[in-house]
Amino acid sequence: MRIATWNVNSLRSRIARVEAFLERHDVDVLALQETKAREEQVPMMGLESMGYEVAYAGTNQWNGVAVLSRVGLADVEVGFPGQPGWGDPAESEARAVGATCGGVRVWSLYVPNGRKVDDPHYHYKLDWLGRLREAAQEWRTTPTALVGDWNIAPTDEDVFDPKQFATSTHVTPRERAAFQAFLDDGYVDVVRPHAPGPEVYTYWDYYRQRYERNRGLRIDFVLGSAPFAERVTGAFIDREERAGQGASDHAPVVVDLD
DNA sequence: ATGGTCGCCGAGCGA
Repeated sequence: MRIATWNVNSLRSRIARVEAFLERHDVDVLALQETKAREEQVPMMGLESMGYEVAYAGTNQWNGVAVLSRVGLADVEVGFPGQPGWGDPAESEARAVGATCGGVRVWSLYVPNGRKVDDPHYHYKLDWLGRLREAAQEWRTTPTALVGDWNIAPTDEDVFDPKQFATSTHVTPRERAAFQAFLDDGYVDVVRPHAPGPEVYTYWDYYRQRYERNRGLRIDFVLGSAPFAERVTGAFIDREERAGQGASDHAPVVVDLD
């Protein structure tokens, strides 16, 4: 089974690229972030006719998450207990949708950006991650993948120019500690062994030709529980998907299970 | 330190 995650930065504007990506890599399950669409807009995009069921949460604003699956999709859950937006598919703060696909629990996550250090949104980000961690501790004994845009670069190796980010979000000790807490709980970054750094990124800003100069960040991750991680046979970042006109600012990340 | 580019909609705002 092949699972992927991708911050598409608008599903409607990217739908042709999404379809091409699903076919190119024969993807079974795709977690999407920043879909920027309302749930009622999803059926118009033709994903069902390609054989994918869709679990969706979000609005047409700046977030929105989805799980596409062609290997079955069950037990859909919007958000997690204790989180704003829990249970409401049209809630812009949902930021998480979980579904069981082919026996694996896949959570598509769009971790809050944080905006600026010490901004209320920064503290909300840390709180949100703390609540996710509590929920995720309950899922550790089952095949579970926490996938998506974490908006955290866990190490300096994951930042094209750490000096430039010295006063920015995504790299602060508190954010990195929040990420590390999932690893401490037994979740594993299953992609890094197959795509080691340095200078291996998943996101490049649109301006200043950041992609062409490979000045990016690694902020999109697949964290697997032990029962998930032990089934991983390979992984890669589809860096080429970021190239050319009409690309998202994030590249997809792909993981293979036995 | 600022500005650069996208996508939401049809002005700014968020990333």
